[in-house]
Amino acid sequence: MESGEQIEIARNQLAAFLIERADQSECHAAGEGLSEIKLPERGKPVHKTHYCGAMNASHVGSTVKLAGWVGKRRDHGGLIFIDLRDRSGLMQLVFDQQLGVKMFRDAESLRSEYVIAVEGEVVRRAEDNINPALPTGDVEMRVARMEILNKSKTPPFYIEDDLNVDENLRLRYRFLDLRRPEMLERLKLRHRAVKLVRDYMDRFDFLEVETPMLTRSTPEGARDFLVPSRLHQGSFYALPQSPQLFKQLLMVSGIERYFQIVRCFRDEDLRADRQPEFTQVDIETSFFGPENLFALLEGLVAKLWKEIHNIEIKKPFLRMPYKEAMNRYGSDKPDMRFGMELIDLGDLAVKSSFKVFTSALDGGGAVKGLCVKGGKKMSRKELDDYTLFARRLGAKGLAWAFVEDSGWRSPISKFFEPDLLQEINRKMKAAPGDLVLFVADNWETTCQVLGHLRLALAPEEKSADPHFLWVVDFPLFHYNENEERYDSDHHPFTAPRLEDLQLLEKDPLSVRAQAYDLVLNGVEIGGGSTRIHDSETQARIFKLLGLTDEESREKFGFLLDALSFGAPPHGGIALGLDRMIALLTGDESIRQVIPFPKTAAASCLMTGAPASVDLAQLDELKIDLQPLDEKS
RNA sequence: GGAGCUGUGGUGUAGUCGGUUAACAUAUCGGCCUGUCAAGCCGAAGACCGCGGGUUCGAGUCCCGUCAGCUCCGCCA
Repeated sequence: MESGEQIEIARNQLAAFLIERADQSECHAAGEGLSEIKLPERGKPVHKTHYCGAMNASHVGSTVKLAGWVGKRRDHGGLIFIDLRDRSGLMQLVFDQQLGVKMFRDAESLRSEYVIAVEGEVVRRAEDNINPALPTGDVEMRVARMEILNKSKTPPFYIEDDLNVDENLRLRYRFLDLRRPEMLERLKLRHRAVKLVRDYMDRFDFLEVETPMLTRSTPEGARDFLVPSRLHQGSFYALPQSPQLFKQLLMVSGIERYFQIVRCFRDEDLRADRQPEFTQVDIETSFFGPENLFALLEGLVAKLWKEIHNIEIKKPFLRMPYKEAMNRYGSDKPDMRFGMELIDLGDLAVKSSFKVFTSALDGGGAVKGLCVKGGKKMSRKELDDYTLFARRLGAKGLAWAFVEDSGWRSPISKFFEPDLLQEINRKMKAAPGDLVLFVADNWETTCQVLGHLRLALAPEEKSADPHFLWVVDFPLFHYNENEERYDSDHHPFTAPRLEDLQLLEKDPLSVRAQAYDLVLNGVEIGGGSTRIHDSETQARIFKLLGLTDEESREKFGFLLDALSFGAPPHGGIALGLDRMIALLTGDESIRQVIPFPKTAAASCLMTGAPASVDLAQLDELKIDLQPLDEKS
């Protein structure tokens, strides 16, 4: 492919292109703008001596080689302009008939996304030809030589930013989608963030240790992805939902400070912020304590936001108990960028004659309200839609009232004495022109439904600053109605708060866990806990979760074993890297920051995964397929 | 498992109350063109309207089913 002539040119210019590694700082920023081409010792440039995006006035007069993809082409007949694109950016090439007839004919044949290498002089553009929109807009290359390294079919969509194309197509041709500069920027930003995490953790003596991808399935939690074993027919590995047990075992091993940037797998339905495989920044510590862990994490995310967005984050972060978060925001991951808190109306609603309210309260439930400022412009249709929305979320209904000077315009106003009505208005800080919404149900449903309504009706202008907080004091268990047993709220290795330990068997639901979530702008970006580090407490928890001694020994024997050999007090956290990156890039979906994501139906449109396999493969594993469900 | 939205030349869209040649932009192909950078001008080709069925004299349009993508609920320790 490469002509001898080109090799010659490369040799002649070699000296100028070798990079000096010696003075490179520890932090080479591949995610930053690219300047000079760096090569290993004895390296020779192939096809290019410079990056397109790095060309500027300082190169004027020198002859350089560039290589990349043909972007926009502007053919004026005797003069052709080509935007040449590589990882670093764009550079305008000028093909002039007078600089060679053959080459010019080749240039006329160039089409979008052809791969070319060019050589020529960098010249300053005439004053009125400068393109201020382009970093390289002061200069252009007068092409003296060109080689077409590869042709390209016409791409199925434009390789440009801000494109509006079916996600189907983007995912099927993800390799082209990633050619778009904005997607490249996402990959670069992710690289920088990951590197920053590694450097930061290293500075605090954390050791990055790898844990198995082929491990054993454990009960509880998400569905496992299973991997059949050939050597042990009928047995299966599971891909890790997280390295939870391994990192605890590493604490028993005496690692003391562990972290890992690690892929995790959960076979559950997808969302904009959930993929079947995703990446965690996994952290575990011994002899460290939650306070140090909070400080460590706050320092880490503050550094991320500082380095990437130059935003100073105030520390320490706000801490809020789970109960309070639910009561005030109707969510265990409250978005604190705006107020609009839920107001508890139990004390006032009880004085009304509205059965829906009073019977909810009689039944031990709650009545809460939400004030929508300026909500009077809402149409009846919209109110019906929100009522439907509330019903879908589990509420029996949605009560509403337009606040007016004379009282409420509402189907339920007749159940409230004028004084009571004013009291409610006062408590909700509702003024004429506002809309107030009420939900009456059990405590959890009431909070959750209003929490969703709060987000749906959130004001346009939210605070621009990132709002971090720790949500703490989660319950240790919740009751699983379907299975009629208690389930761990976090995971079964979470330590109860010591003062709640005596309630463990008496009143499990009131036991608080030493667990915490890190929340940013309404998104849970991490969660962790102090772990149980003695085998007796661990065994008590397993029993409460309905595991028999035999079961827990079979499934978790190695953990109980490890905890009985001098396990240090330990705890940790896992951060959702994809979510964090998506927040840094401002993307709604983590698909944008995952190079090769799955669709909502968990398939890969590019590779066609998942796919059927050869019968021979199944035979080897001694796996028979049952008749498939109808739809397949 | 459930709900909602979307699906029309390669791409992005329009298509009225069901009415017969499915429109526009852009990309593509051909021609012209020496300073463009969303280049311009002229011309050509390109769709059986996601798929299947139904209603109707007649369906891109209405109905049912289905597939795909997206969003949400359930689920996700």
